[in-house]
Amino acid sequence: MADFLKDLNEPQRQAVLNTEGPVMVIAGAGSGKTRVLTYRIAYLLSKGVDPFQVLSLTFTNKAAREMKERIAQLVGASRAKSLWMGTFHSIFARILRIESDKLGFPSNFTIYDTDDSKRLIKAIVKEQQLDDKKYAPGYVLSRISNAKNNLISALDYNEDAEIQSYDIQNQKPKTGLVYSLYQQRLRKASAMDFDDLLFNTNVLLRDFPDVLYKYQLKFKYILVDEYQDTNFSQYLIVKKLAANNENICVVGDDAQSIYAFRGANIQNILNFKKDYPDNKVFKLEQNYRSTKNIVNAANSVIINNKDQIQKKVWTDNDTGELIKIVKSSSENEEGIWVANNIFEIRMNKHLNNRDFAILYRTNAQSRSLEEALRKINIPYRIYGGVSFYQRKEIKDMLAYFRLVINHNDEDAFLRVVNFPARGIGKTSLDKLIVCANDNQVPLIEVAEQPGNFRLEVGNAVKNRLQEFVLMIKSLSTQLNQYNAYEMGRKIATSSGILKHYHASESPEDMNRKENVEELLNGLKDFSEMPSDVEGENPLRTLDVFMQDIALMTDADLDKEDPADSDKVSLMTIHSAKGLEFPYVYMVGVEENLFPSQMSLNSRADLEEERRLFYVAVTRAMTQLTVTWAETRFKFGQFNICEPSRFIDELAPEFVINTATRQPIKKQGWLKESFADSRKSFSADNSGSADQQKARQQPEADSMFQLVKPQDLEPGTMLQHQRFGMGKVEAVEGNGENAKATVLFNNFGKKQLLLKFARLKILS
DNA sequence: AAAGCGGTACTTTTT
DNA sequence: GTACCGCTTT
Repeated sequence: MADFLKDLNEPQRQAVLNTEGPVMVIAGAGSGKTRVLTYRIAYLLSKGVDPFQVLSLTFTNKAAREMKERIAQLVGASRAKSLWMGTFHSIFARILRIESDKLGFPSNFTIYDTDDSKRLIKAIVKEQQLDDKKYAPGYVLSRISNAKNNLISALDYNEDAEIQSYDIQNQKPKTGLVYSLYQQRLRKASAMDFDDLLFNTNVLLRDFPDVLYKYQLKFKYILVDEYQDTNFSQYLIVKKLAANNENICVVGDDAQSIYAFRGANIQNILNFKKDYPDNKVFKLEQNYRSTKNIVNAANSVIINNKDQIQKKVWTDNDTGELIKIVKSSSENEEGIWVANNIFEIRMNKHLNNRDFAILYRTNAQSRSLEEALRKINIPYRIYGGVSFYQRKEIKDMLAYFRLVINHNDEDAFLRVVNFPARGIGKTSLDKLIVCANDNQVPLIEVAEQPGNFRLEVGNAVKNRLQEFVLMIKSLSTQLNQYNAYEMGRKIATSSGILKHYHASESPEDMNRKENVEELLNGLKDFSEMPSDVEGENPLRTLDVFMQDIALMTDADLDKEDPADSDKVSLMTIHSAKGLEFPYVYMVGVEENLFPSQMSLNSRADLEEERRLFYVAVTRAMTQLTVTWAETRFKFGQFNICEPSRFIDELAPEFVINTATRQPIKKQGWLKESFADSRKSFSADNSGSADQQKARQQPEADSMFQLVKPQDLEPGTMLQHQRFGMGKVEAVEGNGENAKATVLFNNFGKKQLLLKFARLKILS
């Protein structure tokens, strides 16, 4: 133990050893913050503190996992495992599941991600017949989210005169109504959104003193990382839990607060001294990460912010190279320059791809960079962006999982009741929704017993609804008998999703099928992993898997094969927080992009952008390159750009300006290869099976014709223009509405309206 | 009922 | 440039 204390400088050592009472650590960028946190926890454990008495809150799951690993190296895996370490959201989701009955939720409540929340809001706005432009889901959700993060309930929201007049001024007077309805629907669906996890934890700790007391006793030591990014709701949870013994240690850097847009409050750092008069404050100011030039350049920018805690970040490292500022004529050229520069430096200095990172303000900027990297065969990996878990096919699978686990999950129900298509159309669903609302019962109940609720849809639709519910319920009964993987496979099969994608040959669907398989693989890994919670059922079931899936991001899925992990990293600056790379390229550093156009209205917003810039600069260890382009496609439209004001704020003595050469020869080469790739693309396409089929169609056309319902009976073999061979399963309706259910060999079950479908009867 | 087409609106950042 | 919506076609 004493050994590793040698690795620490004086303030670091103080921050580790002062385990009793309130401690705040102000940790400048690259000052060894993670080291302090891990050593502090290891030190606590070595003093005999039980790991399950330590609560350690981090900002991302990945950070938690990495820290756990490092602690495991110091104190052994088994003890590290029992630590309560994770994000606010995942830790308190876990506690809410334990205490859910007190709040009237089932313990398997569903967690809605942003996507789910927006869908729900959209549905409510539509039902209320509000203008969906005024009440854009994103806007309404951010209002609701803001309220929740400040512990303003729907009731409070509607009664607060100030809020009401704000919404009226903005011509959105019904925002409060949508908030109320949204909460009702979440409750009805046994679901919580991200903010509810924190809001409801506050309710739990406020209304159930015995519960509060229990956790106050349990968590003898509390640590909070990235304290500058906590919002009021999180702040209050921590304050309450720590109130009994005040062994609380918060670590943060006000200069790196970049999440005010989602409610983070720097004041939490500034107020710490008031909340805990006995506090000790340690400042970590020595940067071990970056060169002098990088540290000083970062400092020269951040001094332009008014709101900050005084500190002087310095380093003993080499002076290093100057910050390079590079001007390009367009975003494409910027991409090409960056790719080429990475290639050159990597070759000259014998480095790995993983030593390089490209950081940008918005996810949309990644494309030109990807293209350029691909062109010269530099492997890269994009972090963030459209997450695996947000892809349609994955969300569909997860919706099935959710519905099987929680029958009340209406969003999941609506999402999959007719996917894959089973002949339950929009009209029928609209009736179902109205009917369920009138009777105040969950959708699934009406679907199960349409007769009892006098649902006015055709008998065929009723049967299909019942069949669907039967499938879901029979899957539910098996939940505890099989592991997550077996269950996932069963669901993928029974639902028809596997078949649906299997039948299709379109490249998108092939890709989707692969993603579904990928998800099943993930389930397999999960099922085979031993449980990390003591005393839990050794069978790793699907509902356990689902418990924090909504809280996962791609970064958490990061189980890439280390053998081919030598890749350049591409990510937003936000997701680069906490990381470091020898060579960093900050691209698209232009006015209106960085700082973002949306931030220009207020000083506070602009200061946040500046902190973001500071974060980007301080990711670099050896060299930082800042690039901007004179023109950029925004919206698919040409835009003339100017360099960002932040470039001017970099003190000139740390900076060198260059421009990209006009690579005329390269442009010619580029165009050529672009044409080439197009040619090969279309050549590929014309050879595809689809196209060949299409070409054959005109001649075959005359053989297909409209048929009368009486020409068909169950068992009739027929051929359809697009779907090929199939067998009639049922014929129903007559005249205009006559339709047939046909099971096609390659396309699965389809409903054909005989008024339209051109068929050839074979038998 | 379902697929495919064309017009429209959207882009800040994330647990 | 794309994701989504509504309209049209089968």
